[in-house]
Amino acid sequence: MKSHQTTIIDIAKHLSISKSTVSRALTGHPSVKPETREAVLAVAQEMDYQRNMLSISLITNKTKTIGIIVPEFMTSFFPQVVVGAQEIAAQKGYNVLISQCNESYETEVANSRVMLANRVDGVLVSLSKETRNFDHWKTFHRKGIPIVFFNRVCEEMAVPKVVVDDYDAAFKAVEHLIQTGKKRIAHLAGPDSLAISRKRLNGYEDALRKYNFPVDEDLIISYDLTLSKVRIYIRHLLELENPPDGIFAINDPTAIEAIQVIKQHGLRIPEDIAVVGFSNNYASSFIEPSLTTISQPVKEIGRTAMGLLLDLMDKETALWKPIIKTLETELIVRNSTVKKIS
Amino acid sequence: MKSHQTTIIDIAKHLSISKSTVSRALTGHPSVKPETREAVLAVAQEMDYQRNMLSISLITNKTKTIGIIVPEFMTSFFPQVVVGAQEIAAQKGYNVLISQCNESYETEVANSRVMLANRVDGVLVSLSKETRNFDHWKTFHRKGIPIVFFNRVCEEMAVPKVVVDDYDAAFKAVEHLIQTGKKRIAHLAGPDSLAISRKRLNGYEDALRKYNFPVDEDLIISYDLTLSKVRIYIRHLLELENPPDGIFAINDPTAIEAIQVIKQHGLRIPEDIAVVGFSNNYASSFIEPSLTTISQPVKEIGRTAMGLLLDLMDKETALWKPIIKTLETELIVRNSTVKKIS
DNA sequence: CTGTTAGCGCCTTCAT
DNA sequence: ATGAAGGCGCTAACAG
Repeated sequence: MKSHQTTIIDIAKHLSISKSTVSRALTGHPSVKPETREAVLAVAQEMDYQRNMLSISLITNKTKTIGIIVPEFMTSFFPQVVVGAQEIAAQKGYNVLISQCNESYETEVANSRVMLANRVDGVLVSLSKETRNFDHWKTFHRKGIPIVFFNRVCEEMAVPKVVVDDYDAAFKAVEHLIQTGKKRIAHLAGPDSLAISRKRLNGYEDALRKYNFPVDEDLIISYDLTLSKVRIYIRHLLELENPPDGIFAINDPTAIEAIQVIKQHGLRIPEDIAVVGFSNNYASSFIEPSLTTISQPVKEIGRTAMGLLLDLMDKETALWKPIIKTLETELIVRNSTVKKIS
Repeated sequence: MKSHQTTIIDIAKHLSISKSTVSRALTGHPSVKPETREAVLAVAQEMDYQRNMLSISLITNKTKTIGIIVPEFMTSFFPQVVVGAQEIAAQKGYNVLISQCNESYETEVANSRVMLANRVDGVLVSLSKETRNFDHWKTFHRKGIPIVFFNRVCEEMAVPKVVVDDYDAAFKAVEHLIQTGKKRIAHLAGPDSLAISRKRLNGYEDALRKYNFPVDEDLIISYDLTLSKVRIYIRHLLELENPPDGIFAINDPTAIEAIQVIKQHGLRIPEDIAVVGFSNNYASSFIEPSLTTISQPVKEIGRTAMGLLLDLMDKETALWKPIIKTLETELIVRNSTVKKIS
């Protein structure tokens, strides 16, 4: 199969004029006789001509393409971020090369190489849960390709980042549980590799401390976000001699799983045990009971990150500032902590 | 900002040998002295060299990139299809250029031009709800760029497609409602522009006919998939003189909205009115009551579509066969039609 | 085994 | 206002 895309040469031949003139006409160069221009444009349209961005990119050393690397596409979070990012990119005439790495470090590295080989003008990155080595991203920095992290950021790189205040949000979530009268609050934490896990854990601990509650290691379970394991952990927690009466989960899918398991155990939510999630996923308002959670401005994260990235690209490498934008979160109180009279 | 990506010339200079030798070493050509190759490879690694795919694409007239155009990223359906498609593409060394058009025809056309300009080797397409003109896709066909439709296919183009048997699935769904004793079954249909809407509607009608139920136009509401409108339609249906006791919704988000509204009206599900959706979205098993729906093999749709596309690309244009792959669906019975004793 | 040359499609000087 | 020539980074064909 050979694709016969129309080229400038085809148009030039068709009109018996030089390629340069065609090129000028197509790019809107002023020094082209109006009738020539119109003739060229007409033929171009007729022949379905599309500029070959490859050759242009080769010349300009710019592809007008931004790479976006995210860890997964299972939950609605990352697709929504991408939508926001794409929106801003499109406004500025940029395309987007998306890849999700299934939470695999190997794949993340491989995908980053693909981005490099395809000469993206910049990258938007959220790390996989396995990523502990950042050399592949440092390479971008070294090559002068701007990089902006969001959500799952790399703390040891001084580049722009878009985050929410995970510490504060977790603090609010746990404080809310305390204020509803819960005394023993467990935390299903994320993997230690992710900064967001650590920050949310800190928020959890500090909220307990503020109210003079002990930080009980038995009630803190770090896990690798493999949802199927939630069942085991919840069961374990419920069978403790002194089981928790509240759970703060690292994210909504975890919380939703937890709710399922708790219900199967015949316990009442929130009376026996209350649950709070993080991120306000699509499903969270529908489950029974509806999930109290922290909402993040998902699309806005995408928009902000892309905005920062495009700003960066206008500037000299030396002027890149590692700005950190922190977006607002909000505690959404639903039935999994406070039963509405409804 | 200038990105200083290493080139073959840099390596050649560094080693004082010719570019062609470097190129050969890098591409694994056999006729290179092993020590030369190793030297090249070592320097390449050291200098973070990545082959510039742009120039290679320019020469080979292949970009090793597949475009994927989907109508939206709000529901989990399309992101999941993309995951499946990407999986197969990656296996064969292809990248993926994704764009979602927010259900806008204009954006779909614009995005298709971007794909053309970026010389994708093929495209995977699911149409926006507004698309009624297919010229932009016919252009691909004419230029010899293979195209495979999935889910929301273009019926008037003879190209490969991946679908489920929407007619049969809708039939099963409605038959199920009938078998649970429902007598007046309404259908919240999709826009007429989409073939899937029409097929599901046909399945609905034929199921009614099979059981000698009248097809009542008052109970069929076609809408444009704007979720916020569901409230109005459901309210309208419930206030009919002779309201329905069952609803078959075009998709799960619609069904979930419907359930919310019905509950707010104080009606019992499924006793007063039963609801069936379509697609088995992530949220559907969590809502209260859980949603009876048709499950589609989402990732498999993506895998199959990408598989077909890659097959196409190995063949001469003349040999392209408009294969239509129909994947299996399954009726998932949950509490919105049959209350479990639980 | 290695070096030289031409050219992919386009844009950008330079020349006319 | 137009044409001709050079080059972006790389590979392939053609010499040595």
